[in-house]
Amino acid sequence: MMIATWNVNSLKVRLPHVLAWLAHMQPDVLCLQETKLEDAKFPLAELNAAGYQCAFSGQKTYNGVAILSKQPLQEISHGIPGFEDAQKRVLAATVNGVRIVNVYVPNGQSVDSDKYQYKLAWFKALTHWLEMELKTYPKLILLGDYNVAPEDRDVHDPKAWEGQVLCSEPERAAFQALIQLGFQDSFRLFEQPEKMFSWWDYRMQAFRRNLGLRIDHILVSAALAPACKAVHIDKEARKAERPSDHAPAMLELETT
DNA sequence: ATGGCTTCATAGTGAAGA
Repeated sequence: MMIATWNVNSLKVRLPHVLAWLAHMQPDVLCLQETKLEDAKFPLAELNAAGYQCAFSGQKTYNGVAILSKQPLQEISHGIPGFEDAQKRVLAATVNGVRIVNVYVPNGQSVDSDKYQYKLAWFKALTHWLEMELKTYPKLILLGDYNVAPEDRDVHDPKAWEGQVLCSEPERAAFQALIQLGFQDSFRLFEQPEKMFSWWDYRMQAFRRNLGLRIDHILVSAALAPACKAVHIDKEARKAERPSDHAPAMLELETT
């Protein structure tokens, strides 16, 4: 079973990329972030025709998440219970007995911004919720755009990024608080190439120069960790015409 | 260099992303 995540930075612009990627990779599940589409404008017919069922929670201009699955999506839930938020950033569903939680973590903008405080509060609410969710769903995958580079090796220039948003200690602590619930960063369960990132700025020819960060992650619960067979970031997708600034990350899971 | 690109909502530019 292959489960993937991809911040597409507008599903309207990126629908051809997504359809091509689905046809090529044939993932069982693909979680999308930053669809930037109201639900009425979600390209359901095209994705159904490609063989995928869809759950989606979107809004105009910003945010928006979706889960695409070859197998039926069950127990679909929106948002973080008890955390009032107009921003559509969380969508969960059960597929083949595995709980999938798709997240688009707030960016934070800068460490002195109100949005940074919102980001930390959001992380806290997410962590509290997942602590309970894990009891209900021991087999849980938490994946998406975390907007956090967990360690210096996830940053092309740790000195330049030290203390900056996406790399600051409170953000890294928030990421570790999730890990402390019993999750593993599946990417690090396997040997990986040096300087492998999942996002590169559109500016400064950052992708060509590999000036990136690894901020898109697939966390797996303890019960699922032994079933992980491989994790890969598909840099090829970043080379397309009019690409998203993020590359997809994918997990191969052994299912019985 | 507080920029650089890209998208969206707009019909000028400005916000936001990361």
